[in-house]
Amino acid sequence: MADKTLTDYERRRIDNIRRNGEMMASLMLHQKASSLLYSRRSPSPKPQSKKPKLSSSPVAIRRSLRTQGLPPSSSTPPSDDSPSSPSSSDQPPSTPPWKQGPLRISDALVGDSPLSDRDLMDVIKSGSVASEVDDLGFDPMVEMCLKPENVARVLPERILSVRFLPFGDQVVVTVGDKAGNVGFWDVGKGRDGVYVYKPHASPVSGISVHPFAATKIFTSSYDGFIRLMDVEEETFNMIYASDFEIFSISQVPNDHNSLYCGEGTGILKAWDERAGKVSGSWELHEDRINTIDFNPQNTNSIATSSTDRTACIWDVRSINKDSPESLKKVQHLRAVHSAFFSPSGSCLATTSIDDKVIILSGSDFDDLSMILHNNQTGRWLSSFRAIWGWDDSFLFIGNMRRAVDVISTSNKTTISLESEHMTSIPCRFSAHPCLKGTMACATAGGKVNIWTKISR
DNA sequence: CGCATCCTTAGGCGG
DNA sequence: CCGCCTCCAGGATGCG
Repeated sequence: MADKTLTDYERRRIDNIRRNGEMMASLMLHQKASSLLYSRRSPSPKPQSKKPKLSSSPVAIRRSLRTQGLPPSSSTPPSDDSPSSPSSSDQPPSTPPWKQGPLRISDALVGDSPLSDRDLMDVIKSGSVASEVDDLGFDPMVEMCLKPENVARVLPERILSVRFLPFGDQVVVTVGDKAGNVGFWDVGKGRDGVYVYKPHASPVSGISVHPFAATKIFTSSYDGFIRLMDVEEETFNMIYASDFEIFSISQVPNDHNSLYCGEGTGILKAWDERAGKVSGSWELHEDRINTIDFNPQNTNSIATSSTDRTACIWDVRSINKDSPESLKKVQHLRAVHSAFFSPSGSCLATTSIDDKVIILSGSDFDDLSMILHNNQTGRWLSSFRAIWGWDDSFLFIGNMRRAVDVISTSNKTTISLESEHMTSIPCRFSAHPCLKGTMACATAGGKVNIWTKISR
């Protein structure tokens, strides 16, 4: 009633200020326990005003919480958050999980998940980490289908990130949504296999699973934090805090201790987890970095895509700090939402809302080919990103007609996979790292569809 | 040029 | 079942 007298902007601004205040207060509480030094930008005078440029913002001193070696038992949350209280009123509950630094997995579990997530923990701990996929040819058009039991609403909000755990023997997918929720779906258990946690306050921009240890799952968020969900330690700890939104995350293949993220207006940061500090920082783009991808064949080579309309390939060993120069630059006409290396590492596929998918191939990525594709997702859908299948021959990308488009890289044709069970537009995709033919696509309504290989 | 403002869009949910 | 709400993406336009 009363807020009818306020404009949307005013309402949102008041809300932002209140949230920021609560955030500050709760972090101060934890400071004494964790010695986290933390400086957040003050609320902007106008909520719509752009995020501060690097130069105008105070530098925050950051400290890894995980390196403090906090035992799970010593990081007990405030005692007043008895799980029995339904807290159905709109009174703010005391210190919600996503405001806490160190955090136990069980404390981040969201109400409508199963009573215990013990089953999920056991599944993740017992899953056997993958072997390589075979190199036999595969035709998604004739070998993939969507079964009705492989569709579920996993999260309440728009999904931004989706990733399979790298198990060869069971299918578990993890997704992150706009509200900061991280969901797991143990697909074989049907809808009973859905678990939801809320470790973040803002959209979950990326999920990265350790390639040889599926019990370590990193999540990045617009809230400026990277968290590590460690199933062995049963913690969901904050390992990196930025003053800026984190838009992308990627782990260095074969390196347990190195993590890259894209934050703020075009900054690429390298995080050394063992040392608990930033080991590199480069201003690579003029706008947000939407994806970071390592070349599987040469892990010194990374590709970034940016809203500044370019995608670039860099050699991480030799980026000039003052004037970074890319090895390769793809110029689009609009924001670029992804740039991914093919499984062999010899091609790069970029996707832009200029309605083009560009493929670089050949020695030194000198050959460029282009496929026209409708990427006008608008405001309510996550932007489309063409991902590679299990070899260099095709790409998956969403289609606004509620279909999965399969782009053949050899003849540049597009064919649509459709299913009566896919009732909304698939936006974000993940190809299973070791099960050929198993592919997840996630939607703006929080649904996940798992396409699988037709069994014969 | 830097800004403010407006427009587009799909899907869940409530009445 | 229709109409309302979402609301920080990103571009276009138009202003000073």
